[in-house]
Amino acid sequence: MLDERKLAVLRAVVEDFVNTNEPVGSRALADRHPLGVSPATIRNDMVALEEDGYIHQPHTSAGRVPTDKGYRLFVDRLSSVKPLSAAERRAIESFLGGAVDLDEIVARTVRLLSQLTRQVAIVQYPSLTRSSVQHVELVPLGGQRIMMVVITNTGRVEQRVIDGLGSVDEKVVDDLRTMLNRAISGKHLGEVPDAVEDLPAQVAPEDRPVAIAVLSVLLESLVERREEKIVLAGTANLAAVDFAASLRDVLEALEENMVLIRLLGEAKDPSMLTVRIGAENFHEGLRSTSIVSADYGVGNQSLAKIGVVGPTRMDYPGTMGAVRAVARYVGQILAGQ
Amino acid sequence: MLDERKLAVLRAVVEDFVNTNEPVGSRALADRHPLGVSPATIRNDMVALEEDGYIHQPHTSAGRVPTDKGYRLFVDRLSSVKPLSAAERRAIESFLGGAVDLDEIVARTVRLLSQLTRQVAIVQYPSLTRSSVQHVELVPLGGQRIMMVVITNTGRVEQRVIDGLGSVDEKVVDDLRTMLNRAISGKHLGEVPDAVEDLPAQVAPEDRPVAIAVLSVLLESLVERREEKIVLAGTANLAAVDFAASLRDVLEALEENMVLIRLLGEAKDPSMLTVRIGAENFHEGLRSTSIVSADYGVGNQSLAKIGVVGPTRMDYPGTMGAVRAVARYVGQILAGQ
DNA sequence: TCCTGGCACTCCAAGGTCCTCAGTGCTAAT
DNA sequence: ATTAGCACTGAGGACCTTGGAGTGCCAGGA
Repeated sequence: MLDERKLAVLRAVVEDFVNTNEPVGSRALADRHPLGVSPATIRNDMVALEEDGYIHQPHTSAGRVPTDKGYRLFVDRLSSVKPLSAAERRAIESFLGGAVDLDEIVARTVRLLSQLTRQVAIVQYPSLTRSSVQHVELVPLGGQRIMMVVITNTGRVEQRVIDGLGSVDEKVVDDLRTMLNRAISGKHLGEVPDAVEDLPAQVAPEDRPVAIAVLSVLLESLVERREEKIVLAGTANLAAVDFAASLRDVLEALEENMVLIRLLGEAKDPSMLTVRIGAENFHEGLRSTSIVSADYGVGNQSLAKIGVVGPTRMDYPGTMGAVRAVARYVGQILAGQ
Repeated sequence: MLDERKLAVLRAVVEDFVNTNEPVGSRALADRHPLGVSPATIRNDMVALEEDGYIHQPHTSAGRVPTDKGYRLFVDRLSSVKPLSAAERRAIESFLGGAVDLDEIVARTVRLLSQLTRQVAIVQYPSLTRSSVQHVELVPLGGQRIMMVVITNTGRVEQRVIDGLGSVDEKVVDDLRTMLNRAISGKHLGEVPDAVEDLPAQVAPEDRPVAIAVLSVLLESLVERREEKIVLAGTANLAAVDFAASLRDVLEALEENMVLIRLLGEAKDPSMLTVRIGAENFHEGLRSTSIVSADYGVGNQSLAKIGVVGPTRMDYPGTMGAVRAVARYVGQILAGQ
């Protein structure tokens, strides 16, 4: 069905269209690519490619444009990830190296990725799963509230306010803090639920409601919200593109964190690059965009994802190279911390 | 120079132009506003207004459009802040009420403000100045690094990694932590520098470099970075507007946190609404936008600012009402925490 | 002195027509 | 199977026309 030359034609169509953003015709193709055949032959191949749905003609007398299916084939079989230049790698290293804390690592990573790809970059905060509890702090906020701060050994800080208690004695909070830290500091997050199970029993009965409230918020904060935080950069790059869907829809989709989280989460193959093209994205507003994402983490353990959102008409090899490289460097930096 | 009627004409021009986004002519004005004079008279007034630079004619046979100077006069003398409806106030209250921690208060505030105004909202994290230190935590990160976490009584958490030490004994860190907390917990941030001044002297000479490194990072984190954090929402609303400057420039400006911070910081009159119109903004990309900002805080003390960015052609009374109301509510919520 | 109706004038924007040209599909020849 | 040649198609740019909104100005009236 698709012989070698037809694939070469498809590849050429994709590459030229990505470069020029204009439908590409048979003559231009024959000129710019060493296909070794005449435009007429290319036309025949194009007809075949169009019948199979890989390319599409906006109107009769126009050139061809790749379809989502065409990009998909291109990504899967016709291209390879393009490694970064040495200069780019050095730039990454020095740019990420200067970060002082987790917030700054994430902030720099997302800006870096958006600049490398000239597109919108997304970085998810490292998940908590692998970390262990370094310290739990309970702070009476006056009145009837307590603030809880959990610090993990990966440098992540979770804070929550516990409310709806009766008035709480400061002494009780102190005891609870001591008890909690004895029970869970050093423990992996996964072990926390077991480790705190019998704590309420050790508390004086009248203080038990407080203890239970604190514990439930603790568990909730560790389990439920671990992947909520996401950072964006480079939305200005969208302005240069003209989308089939309106720019507004794309921006709206990007503002919904839950959408982004699901998007990144959908990566099929852990620890590999994932590319979702156009209509493969479930979200309406992102039907005319592609997303390239990757896991990052320390060692073999994936902590979270990073990704790039751009028009389906994007430089896939280059973008994939940048995403992969940045993911690796962030992993290294996190490991070094 | 500018009699009562001319001002009324200017007000009408601004209001109509904001509504329709089209240059407004003398007839339309006479029809829609009870000015009690004929279009010809209005025309004469318009000529005067144009000579004084308050309105401007895109081309000979078009209506008039307010200039930045015209908007300025409108805001200063011709309009009053429009209070929110009861329904809107209830919505604010219930929306902000559900927040569990500082991050969420800020996140909800910014989303709320962008929805109320249908524009881009900016919220700055509460400044640290007024808070006091609740607790300082030092966490050995293995190797030669220490993580420091400062928790304030307003629920803000600052974390920094201290690096470039020799290898550090865990015992030393423990001692330092105890000492630090004894010295500064409960102290206002402003008092911290004094309170830690003589700490190094109390440490064994061989540990002094570590102590000094920790203290310098502590002071730096409290002083220098206090106003860096900013959150945005509603950028999708920009897509609906057509700017004189390109949308890209606006988005780029909005991504530079330092620009936004300076922008909010420029508010003249503390604890009041500030409006900066068009070219009054120093930043190139924001020459065709206006910014409405306000302080928020607890009691009389301002903690930080919130604001809205939109086209100069914006509904000033409504936007100002929303910004003011949200600022007040956030203050209340923070006071309640 | 200020306001108003009338009028000639200006110029944008929308619609229509024409033309160019890139690119096609098809056919016949190699 | 490939290629040259050719007639055909349709988008988009250049050009023109026209309608209409809006103006500035003037002369007459309160």
